[in-house]
Amino acid sequence: MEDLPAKQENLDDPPNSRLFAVTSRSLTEEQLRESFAVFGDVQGVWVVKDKQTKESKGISYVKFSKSSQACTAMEEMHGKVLVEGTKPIKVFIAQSRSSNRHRDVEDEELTRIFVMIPKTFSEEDLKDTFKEYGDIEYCVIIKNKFTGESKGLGYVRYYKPSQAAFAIENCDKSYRAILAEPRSKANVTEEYSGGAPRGDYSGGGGGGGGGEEEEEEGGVQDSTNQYAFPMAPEPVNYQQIDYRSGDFTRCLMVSTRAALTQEQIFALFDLIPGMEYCELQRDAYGLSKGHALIRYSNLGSAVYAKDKLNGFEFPPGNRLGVSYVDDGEDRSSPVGRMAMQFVATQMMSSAWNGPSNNQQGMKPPPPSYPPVSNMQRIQTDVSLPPLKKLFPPDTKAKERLFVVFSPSPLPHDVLEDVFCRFGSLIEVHLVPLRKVGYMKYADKQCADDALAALHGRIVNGVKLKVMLADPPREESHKRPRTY
DNA sequence: CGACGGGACGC
DNA sequence: CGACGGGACGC
Repeated sequence: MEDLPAKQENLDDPPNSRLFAVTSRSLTEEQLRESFAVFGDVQGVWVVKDKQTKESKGISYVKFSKSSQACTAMEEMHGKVLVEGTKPIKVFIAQSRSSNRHRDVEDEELTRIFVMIPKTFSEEDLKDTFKEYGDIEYCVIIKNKFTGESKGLGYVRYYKPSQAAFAIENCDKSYRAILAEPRSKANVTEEYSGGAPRGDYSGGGGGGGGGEEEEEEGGVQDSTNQYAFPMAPEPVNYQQIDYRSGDFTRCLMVSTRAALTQEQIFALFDLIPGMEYCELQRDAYGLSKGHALIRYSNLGSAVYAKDKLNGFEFPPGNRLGVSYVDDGEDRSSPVGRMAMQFVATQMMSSAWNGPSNNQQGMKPPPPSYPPVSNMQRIQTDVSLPPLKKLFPPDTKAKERLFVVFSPSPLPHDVLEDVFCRFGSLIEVHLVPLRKVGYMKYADKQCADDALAALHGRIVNGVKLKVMLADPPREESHKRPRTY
């Protein structure tokens, strides 16, 4: 594209982050950029021109850094008249460059996600988990037809592509959310054959199968594009900042299906101190498009506002979706990092055990205490330390314990309750249909403590053998390891 | 004794 | 109708 510096840019990365626009031939790259920049980080704009005459062919491409930005821009800009007297523009997600299809990419292909979920999840649980990213048309869990038991896989259909993109980008990585393939039975997956790098539909933006978005050589040094800088991937072995993979910013976007007024949205977000900008997005007729942009003077307010208002019902029955919007700030500075760390630490307390949207109260975040709910659930001959918080699921494990249960395995939640108490527990993994499990710890000493305290002990009538786990089997070549 | 990171929908 | 250019990392 016109302002992309010399770097590898043949693939659409992340997938579905590039727009294809049909416009008046008079529309310039500058006009396009100006119109689309409000929706996110525009990495490039390119108006296709005739080789000889150099005249525009009325076709353009706009590359965003995120699929959600591209989708939002598409939803907002499709059908708009950018210059008085010219035809309304058409905007679609661009076909991947490797694709030969000439059909438009339809919303149908962009609004349904495919996720991996605990087998215990009901469709209600699924909906509750993913409603924070947008209005859900329906949720389905894939079940065994005979036994009715969940296969641990589900589909979530949103109304808008941007909502699906937000879900993929921001939901917990453990859900492995990707765009669902359309329902057609002929599943032509020739993209996986050979060594084809990254098919456009194989991953979804950053959340799915692709692993972390680590910085790539070349992309970071580009001083003409300050937005291209992802959060510095520091090796943090505790309390990972970015537990939901979205960057924190001072800017928020709220989406609503019900028509809200500027005043209503202002009043709502003004409940959190520090709001310095609030604007409802309107169409050419001054009608609300169901989106508003809000900016706070500081990161903490924005994070808190997102935490509290995302999924908030206003008016009752209408759930608001609140997401971060890239504000182009340099978050690589030490100060910025510290601010985020601080804020993230405060958020952790509400983030651990389930959704954090408590509908009551706009008070500042309370200090974090471990959950104290189920006191008498554990019967054991061990004197257990108090509960401690889990570490984020994507924390690097420094030690794993291998646990054998006799005569039968303990439930997942009981194990979490017991094994978290020595600190730094990342996750409990029970091997299906077996009487063994793994406990991932971020800190070796914590794991050793747990081993020492629990080996040979009896919990709820189940005897535990606890030992250090053998190193994991070699990863498949499907997915590069993040660490 | 007891070993593990995976993915698809009855229209 | 409306689908893909220009330029070339360099330690």
